[in-house]
Amino acid sequence: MTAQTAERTYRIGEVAELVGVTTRTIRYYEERGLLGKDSARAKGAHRLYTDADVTRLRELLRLRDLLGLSLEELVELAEAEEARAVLRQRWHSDPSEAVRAAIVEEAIPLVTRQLELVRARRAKLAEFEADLKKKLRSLEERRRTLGMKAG
Amino acid sequence: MTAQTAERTYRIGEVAELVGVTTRTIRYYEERGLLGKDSARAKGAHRLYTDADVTRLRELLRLRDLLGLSLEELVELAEAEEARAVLRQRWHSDPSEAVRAAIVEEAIPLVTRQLELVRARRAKLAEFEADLKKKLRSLEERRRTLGMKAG
DNA sequence: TTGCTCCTCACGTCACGTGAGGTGGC
DNA sequence: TTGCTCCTCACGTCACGTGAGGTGGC
Repeated sequence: MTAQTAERTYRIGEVAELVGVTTRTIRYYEERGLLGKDSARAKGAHRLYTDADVTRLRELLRLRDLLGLSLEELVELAEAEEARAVLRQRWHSDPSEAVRAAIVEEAIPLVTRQLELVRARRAKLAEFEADLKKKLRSLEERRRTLGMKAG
Repeated sequence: MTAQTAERTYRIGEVAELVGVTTRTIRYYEERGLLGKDSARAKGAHRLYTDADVTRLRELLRLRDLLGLSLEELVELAEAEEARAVLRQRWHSDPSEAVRAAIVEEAIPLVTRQLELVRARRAKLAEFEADLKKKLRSLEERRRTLGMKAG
C-alpha cells in the first residue's frame, strides 16, 4: 500500500514474462482489441505497458484459463475490466460524479456474471472430484480383493 | 442397476448428440488415437460405438473442458481409462488374476494424478471467486457512496 | 560499435468447423 | 425408390508458435 506515483512502464518482453505468455499472444490480443491500442505509437516503435495494463492482462488470462472462454467471449466479459481501467485512468482527470456512477453501474452486472461462471465451474469440478474419489476407492478395493487371492 | 446384456451400439451421430460434440470431433479423436480404432471396419463402412465408448468419450471431454488439457496430454492421462476399458472388455474373457491386478495397479496412479489436477483447479477457482467477491463488494460500496452524494 | 530486445510480415500448427461429392442401411 | 445418416477428402478458422529479415534504444 505504498503511494506509487512514478508511472513505471514495461516493454512487451517484460510483460510476457510477468504474466507467463509469449509476446506473440500479447500482440494478438491487441490485434483482436482486447488490449487498448496505443494510437500514439509510431509504426515500428516499441510498445509500452503500464501496471494497469499488466493487471488487465492477468485478469483476461485468468478468465481464459479457468473458464475456457474464447477471445470473443472475453471481449464481452472483459468490458467490466475495460470500464475499470477507464475508471482508474479518469477517476482523477474527470471528477464528474455522474460518470463515476455510470462506470460503476456498468461494471457490477459484468462482475456478477463472472462470479456466476466461476461458481458453475467450481460446482462441475466438485462433481468431477467426487467421481474420481469414488473411482479411486473402487480401484483400491479391487486391488485388495485381488491381492488377497493372489497372496 | 438393471442387467444390460444386449450390447447396444450407437452410430456416430447418436454419440455426438449424447456427449455434446460434433461428429468431426469424434473422428478427429480417433485419428489422434484417443478412441480405439476398429481395425475390423471396412473403408467407407459406418462406425459403431458401445456404451463403454460413450463413457470413455465423456471422461475425455470432462478432462479437456474442466482441466483445459491438450489432446496430447489427454493421451497420457487417459491411459487409465484405456486400461479400464480393456478391463471391462477382458474381465470376463481373460480370467487371469495377474492381468487384472496389473490393470488395477496401472490405473491407480493415473486416477490419482487426475484427482490432483482437479483439486489444484478447484483451489485456483476458489481464489478467483474470492477476488471477484471482493471486487463486487468494493463496487457496491462505491455505488452507495456515489449514490449518497448524487441523491 | 556491439548486443539485446524490439518490430513487421508471413507461413505453420492444433483442434476442430464446414461444405463437396458420393455411398449405404431402415 | 426416397430420405436420412453416414463416408472420405480437403480447405477454412481460431489462437497462437516460429522463424526471416530488419530497425532502435541502453
